[in-house]
Amino acid sequence: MSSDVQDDQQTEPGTNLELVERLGYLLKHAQLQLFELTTAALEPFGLDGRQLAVLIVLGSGEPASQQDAAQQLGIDRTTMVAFVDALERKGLVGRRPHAQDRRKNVVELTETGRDTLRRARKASDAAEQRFLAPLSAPLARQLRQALITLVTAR
Amino acid sequence: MSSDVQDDQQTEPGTNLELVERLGYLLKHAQLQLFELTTAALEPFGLDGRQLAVLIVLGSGEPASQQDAAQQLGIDRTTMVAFVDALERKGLVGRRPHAQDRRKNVVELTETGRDTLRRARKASDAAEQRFLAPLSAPLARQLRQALITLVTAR
DNA sequence: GCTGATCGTCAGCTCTGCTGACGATCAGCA
DNA sequence: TGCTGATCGTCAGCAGAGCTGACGATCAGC
Repeated sequence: MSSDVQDDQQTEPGTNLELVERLGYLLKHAQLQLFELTTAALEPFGLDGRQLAVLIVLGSGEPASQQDAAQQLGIDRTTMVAFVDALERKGLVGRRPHAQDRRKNVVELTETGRDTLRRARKASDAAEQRFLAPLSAPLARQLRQALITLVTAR
Repeated sequence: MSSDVQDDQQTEPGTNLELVERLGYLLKHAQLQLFELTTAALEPFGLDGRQLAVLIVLGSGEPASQQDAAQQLGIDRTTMVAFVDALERKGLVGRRPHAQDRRKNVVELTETGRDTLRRARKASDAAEQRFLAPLSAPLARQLRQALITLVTAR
């Protein structure tokens, strides 16, 4: 995505009063803005936000199979294949067969992967901070908490 | 966090503590959940959330050209063509050439369009309420306000 | 040692939206 | 008036994300 958003045409947030209060519009455009900030912040690491999310899952807790990780991310196992392929190509993760169940691949972070994860997460956190900058610290905290409540409620 | 594994399909938003606190994940899954509720609520009208958004823009203020409306929605004029096509096919909007500038199409709601808009918006509002149900009314209001601040800040 | 289920993989599809090009039209300028 | 460049709507084609369905390899139960 080219971030050359200067002044002109599409992707202009437009200021329709009615539209701008709809949750769907708000969530979509909030996500879009955060996505741009995050993408820029992660660019030096050759990652995007989704790849970072995969790294986070793989780097937390014990080693997981591809399907385990996919489930945690809410994506499909066929999608996970491409993610692991990409991260493996970058030398950030490695596949090895599961000792007890050889149908499974255990995916683990490499040394480089662990280091990249640490630094990329830092950069991504900073991007979140910039995104939340228009809000006071307490309001930002409330926003995150409200979203957690909604997402984990179902 | 006590939801254990009782799923039967993929796309289960697993409960990775670290991941679940990231804004990107939260916004994505919040949007996803609202999208499902909204889609179900609008299904009786043969609309989806994006088409409703187009109707809202077209129904507010004076008649707009396709490009005007697209700009307000933050989408591209080539994308708008398909939206107007679909809505026109359903008899909800009509195109007519602009009187002063015949390069433009003025897109207006039909009588049916206005009626459908009113009822669909009501259904969509109800879906938003259901989505926000896990939050207290003041918290829900704060959430919406915080998102408005973020989205309109830039 | 069979049978059926599970995991990773791949091909192919859908959905959404964009880019690039085109004709029609407008505005400016001589 | 005629020419030139920009703008609007349209269409074809492309790209990214993710899914479905099928396949071989492997496992678990009988």
